[in-house]
Amino acid sequence: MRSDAQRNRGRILDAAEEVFARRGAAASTEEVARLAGVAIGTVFRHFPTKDELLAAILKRLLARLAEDAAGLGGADGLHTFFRRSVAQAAAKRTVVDLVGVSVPAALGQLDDAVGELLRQAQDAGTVRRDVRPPEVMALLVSVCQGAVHGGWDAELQDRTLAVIFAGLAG
Amino acid sequence: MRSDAQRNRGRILDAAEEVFARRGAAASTEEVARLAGVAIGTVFRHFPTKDELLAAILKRLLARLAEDAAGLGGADGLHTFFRRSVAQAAAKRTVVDLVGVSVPAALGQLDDAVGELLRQAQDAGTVRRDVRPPEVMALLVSVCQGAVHGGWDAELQDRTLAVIFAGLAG
Amino acid sequence: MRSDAQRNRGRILDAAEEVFARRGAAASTEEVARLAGVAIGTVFRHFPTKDELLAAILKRLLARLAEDAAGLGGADGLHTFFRRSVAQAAAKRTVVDLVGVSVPAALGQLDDAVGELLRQAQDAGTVRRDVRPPEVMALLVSVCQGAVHGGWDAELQDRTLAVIFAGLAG
Amino acid sequence: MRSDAQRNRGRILDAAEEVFARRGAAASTEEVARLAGVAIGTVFRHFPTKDELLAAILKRLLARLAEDAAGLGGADGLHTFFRRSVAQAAAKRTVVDLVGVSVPAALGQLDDAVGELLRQAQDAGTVRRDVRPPEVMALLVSVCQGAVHGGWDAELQDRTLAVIFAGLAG
DNA sequence: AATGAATGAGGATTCATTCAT
DNA sequence: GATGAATGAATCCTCATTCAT
Repeated sequence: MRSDAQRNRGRILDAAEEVFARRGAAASTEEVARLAGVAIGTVFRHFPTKDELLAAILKRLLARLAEDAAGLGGADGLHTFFRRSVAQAAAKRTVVDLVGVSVPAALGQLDDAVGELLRQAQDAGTVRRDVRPPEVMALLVSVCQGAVHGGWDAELQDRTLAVIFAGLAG
Repeated sequence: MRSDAQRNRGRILDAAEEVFARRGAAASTEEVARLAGVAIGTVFRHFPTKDELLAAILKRLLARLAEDAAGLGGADGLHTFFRRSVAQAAAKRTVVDLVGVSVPAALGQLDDAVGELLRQAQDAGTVRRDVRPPEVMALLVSVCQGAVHGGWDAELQDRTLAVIFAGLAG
Repeated sequence: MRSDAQRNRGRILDAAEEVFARRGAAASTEEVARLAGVAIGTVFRHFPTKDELLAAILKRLLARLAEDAAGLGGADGLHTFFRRSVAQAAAKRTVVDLVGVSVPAALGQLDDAVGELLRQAQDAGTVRRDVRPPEVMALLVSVCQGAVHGGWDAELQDRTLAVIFAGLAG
Repeated sequence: MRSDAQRNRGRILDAAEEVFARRGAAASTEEVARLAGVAIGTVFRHFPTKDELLAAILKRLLARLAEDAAGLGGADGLHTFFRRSVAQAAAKRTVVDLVGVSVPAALGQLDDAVGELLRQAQDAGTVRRDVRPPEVMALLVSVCQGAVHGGWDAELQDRTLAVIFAGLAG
C-alpha cells in the first residue's frame, strides 16, 4: 500500500470513529469523507461497504482495548479495565449501535486479555474462583452499553461498578 | 376518539412493537402499517412522526414492566424483576435500539416501582442498605442491553445475574 | 388502483418507452420521471426496479405487436407483419438492448400470433410447408435487431426482407 | 512504442474481448485491467476512453473476420462465412452490445471481403444474380445479433440460415 | 377518519477518468 | 511507461412525510 493510501486509511478511520460516535451508525458516509478530507470514492475504495467501515472501527477500538488490557494486571487490573472501558464507551457510542456488525464475534479479540486479567485477579483474591470469563465479558459489555444509553455521570458509574465488583468478589 | 380509531391505535402499536423488535428501529413505517392492516396515512395520523411512534412503544413497554413490578415484592421481588426484564429485552430488542428516543427519560416511569422493590429487598435483607435506586436502574438497563447485543443463552444469563445479585447482597 | 395512479402508470410507461428508445437502456430513471412529469419516487412505486420497468415496456410493446398481428392474415399477413415489426424496431430501439430483461422469454407472447400467420401463409402457398415457427421467430428477431443497429433505409429494408421472403417461399 | 507497451496493448485487448463478451459492454474497465494483469492507468494510457477500447476490440474482431473470409471462396464460401460469423457472434456477444460505437461504420472493413465471396457464389450459381452486397451485409448483421439475443441452439441456427440461403439462391 | 398515491431529499455505491508517485 | 490511489459526478433506490381522494 502506498504511503498516501496508508495515511488516508487512517484519516478515514479516525473520521468515521468520530462521526459515528457523534451521530450513531446511521450517520452518512459522506460526512465521514468530508471530515476525513477525502472524496467519497476514497472511502469506498478503502472500505467497500459501510458495514465494512463500521466493522473496521469496531475492530480497531477493540484492538486498542486489548492493548490497554495487556498493560494492566495484578489485584485490580480487571477493575481498572472495567472502569476504562466504560469511560471509553461513554465517549464513543460506536461500540454500541453498530448495526449489521457482529459485535459478539468481534469481541473475541478481547477474550484472551480479559481472561488473563481475570486469572490474575483471582490469584490475588480480588475475584471469586468460580467466576468464569463468559460472565465477565457479559458484564463488561452490559455495563459499557448501559453507560452509553444511560448517560451516567462519574458518581453513578462508580456506584454501579462497585456493585459489580462486589459481586465478583463474592 | 372514535372506537375504530382507538382500535387502530392499538393495532399499530402491536405491529410496531413486533416489527421493530424483529428488524430494529431502522425498519420502515410502511411495514408497520402493513402488519397492522392499515394504510400508511393512518399510522401518521396517530403518530405524526416515526420518533413519536417509537416513543409510544417504549412508553407502553415500560408501563407494562412497571405493572409487572407492582405485582412483585418480598425478599427477591427485585431479582425476579431483573430476570424478567432481561428475558423481555432479549425477546424484544426494542428497548434498546430506540435511537433518537430518550430512553433514560422514559425510564422515569420505572423509578417508583423499582424503588419500591428495592426497599422491600433491603427490608428483607436480600440487598445491602447502602445500595440506591440509581445504580439499580443503571444495572438493569445495562444488563438488558447486554443481553440483547450479546445473544446470551439461559445459562450465561443466570451466571451474569448471579454476579450482580451477589454484588447487591454485598 | 386509483385513477390518478392508473394515469401515472401510463405516463411513466410512455415516457420510459421514449427515453429508452432515444438513449438506450442505460438512460437514467430520473429522466423518465422528468419526462413523465412525476417525481422519481412515483416511478419506483409503480416499478420497484429499473429492470421491471424495462420488462414492462417490452411486454407492452410485444402485446401491441401481437394485437397488430391478430388483425392480419391471408396470403401475405406474415410478410406484412415482418415489415411492420422491422419498422417499429427501427423507431424504438427499445426492443433490442433491454439488458437484464429476458427478451426470448417475453417473446413467448408472440408465438401464437406468429404461428397463426405462418399457418395461413402456408395454406395460401406463400410459405413452404416445412418452415416451422421457431425459425420464423428467429428471423423476425434477427431482422428487427439488424434494422436497429444497421440504420437501414427503406430500400435496404425491402431488399433484405425480399431475400427472407424468397427463402420462406422456397 | 516500447516492446513491453506493445505486449500490454495486446494483453489489454485480449482481456477486454473476454470481459466484454462475458459481461457485456457495461463491464468495468477495472475488470479488464485486472484480467490483463496491468493497472487501470495503463489501460487508459493505451485507450484514452472506454469507447476507444470498445472500438479497438470491434476493429480487431472484424479484421479477423475479414481475414477469415479471405481464406474462403467458391460455391459456398459465403455460406460458410455466414455460419462461422453466427457461431462467433453467439460466443462473443461483443459484436452486438457495443453501444456507443458505430458498428455499421466499423463494418465497412468487411465490405470488400463479403463482396468478393458474394461474387464467387454468384459465379458458381449458388446465389441469385440480383442480390447485392448491402442486403447480404444486412442479413449477416441481423442474423448475428439474432443469434446473440435469441440463444439459438445448433439446430435452430441451421434452420434459420437455411431459409436465408434459400432466399439468396432464389 | 382512513386511504394510498405522490413527493423528493438523502444515502449507498459504481466507475470513467485524472494525476501524484 | 506503469502504477494504483483519488476524484466526484451519476445512478439506483428507500422512506419519512404530505395530501388529494
